[in-house]
Amino acid sequence: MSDTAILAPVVRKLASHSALEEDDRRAILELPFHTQSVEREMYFVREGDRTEHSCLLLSGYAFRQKLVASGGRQILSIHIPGDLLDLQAAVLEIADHNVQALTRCKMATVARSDIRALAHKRPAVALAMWVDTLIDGSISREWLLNVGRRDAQGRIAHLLCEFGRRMESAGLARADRFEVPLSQEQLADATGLTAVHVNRTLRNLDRSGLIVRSGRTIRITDLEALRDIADFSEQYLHLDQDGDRKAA
Amino acid sequence: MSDTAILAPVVRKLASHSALEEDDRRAILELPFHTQSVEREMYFVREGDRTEHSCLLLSGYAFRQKLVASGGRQILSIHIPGDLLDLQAAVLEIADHNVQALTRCKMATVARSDIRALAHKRPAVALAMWVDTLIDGSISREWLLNVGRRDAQGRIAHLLCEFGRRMESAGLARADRFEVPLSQEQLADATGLTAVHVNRTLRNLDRSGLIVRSGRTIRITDLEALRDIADFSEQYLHLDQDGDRKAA
DNA sequence: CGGACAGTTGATCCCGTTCAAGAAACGTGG
DNA sequence: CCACGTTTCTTGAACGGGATCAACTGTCCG
Repeated sequence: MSDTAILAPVVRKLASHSALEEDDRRAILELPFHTQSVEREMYFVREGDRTEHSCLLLSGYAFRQKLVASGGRQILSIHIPGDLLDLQAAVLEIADHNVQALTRCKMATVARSDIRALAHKRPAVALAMWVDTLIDGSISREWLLNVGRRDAQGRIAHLLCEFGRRMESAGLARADRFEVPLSQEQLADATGLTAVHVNRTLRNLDRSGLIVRSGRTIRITDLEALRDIADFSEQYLHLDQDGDRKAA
Repeated sequence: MSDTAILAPVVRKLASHSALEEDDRRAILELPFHTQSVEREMYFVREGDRTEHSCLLLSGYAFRQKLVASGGRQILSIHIPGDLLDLQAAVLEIADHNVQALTRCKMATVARSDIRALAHKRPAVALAMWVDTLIDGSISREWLLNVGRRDAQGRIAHLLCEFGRRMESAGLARADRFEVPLSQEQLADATGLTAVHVNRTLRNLDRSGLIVRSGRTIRITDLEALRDIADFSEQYLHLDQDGDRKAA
């Protein structure tokens, strides 16, 4: 029982945006898996690796990342507990980016072949995983817009708004108060800025009264105003897909 | 016969990276569709639209795009004939970006419900479409790296390398000689630069002997060298997935 | 107590932007 | 086939947002 409940977050996540019947849910919970602890900074996956398993983040935070020959690093996404990390490993042969632990993490890993078999046997689950991938892509595109076309203040503000909203949606925090599990250097790598400039930008947001910081905990004083300067509209997160509500 | 051949490019595209049996191929070809011509600059899809159909680009070029409140535009991807444009419309409820014709286009549209039914009935096709989505995501992430962490020269060079390689892979041009269907302003919007700076950067690439331009036709004189300064590695395009070769 | 790392701040520099204007290319209609 | 308006390309000059370099401060932890 305790064993079969470990993959419950996968069901929760997929069911949050896709309709799943009882049989589908059971099939997911019955997937063979291993749990694993990973230390801060450790790699889950390296670019170029032959993929063998996908993983689910049970606790802690992680991120995806790519490096440029000249040494630069671009953080591509941030993952919170419950996220299906690297679902693509089930389908693509070679990893095209690095996946790394942001903090100490617990995760469950499922073999590539088991996921493929499940997708083959249960079309609704396959569809749900496809939806998850599409939402992931939507977030990547919003990040591309963020880095390509917003100024430093907008980029940082947008990242904060998104992180808060996702934490809220996962039931892990309020949208206007949370701890950001990233150093300023990591924030810089996520926004295409430098650590120094991130520091100044955060200071400016603080001084203009939009946020209050203590350590890495952020309180957003005026969420409306911050979303405004961030040009944040949550549509791209697709939080309101035809999941549980409609399935009921 | 002539009618059923119109969707052949879909089969070609999906089979290029995924194994499809004869029945799968036939099921795709038998999808109900409409063909449509679209003028330059016209919108296929607008952000916020309720999705109704996906489309396949039969001829011409298109791009996906998002706008920022302050007026900026970020081009998210460029599509060439044979690309499955907006496959996500089959699955997500609301469009999260705009899709626009770059040149006059011909396309085939397939109803959302028909694609879902096909995915449900033929798991291998569902998997193939999922793979297509994943590759799309991989390209987005590379673009994010491009815009976030490369300088102007690297960005333009990378875009040229990618476009050439994709054209070659689709059998539409050589990797070192092709016409770019984008104005300099559009190149700017794809790379997070300004049109003026794109102009100067192209001039520099030309003057340093890496490329030769005539109109919008680019000849890459030293592909090796250009890929070097672009930090281009084609792995992220996943051109060598387990497609036709392995299926045979 | 000391060593490492994250955060902070100042001074200076530079890549890419902005503004402006002229030159080419392109379609369109007479 | 040419005249003409429009869009795209091109180039110069000046500016500025963010980068870079460097030093200092806090803070966590062994």
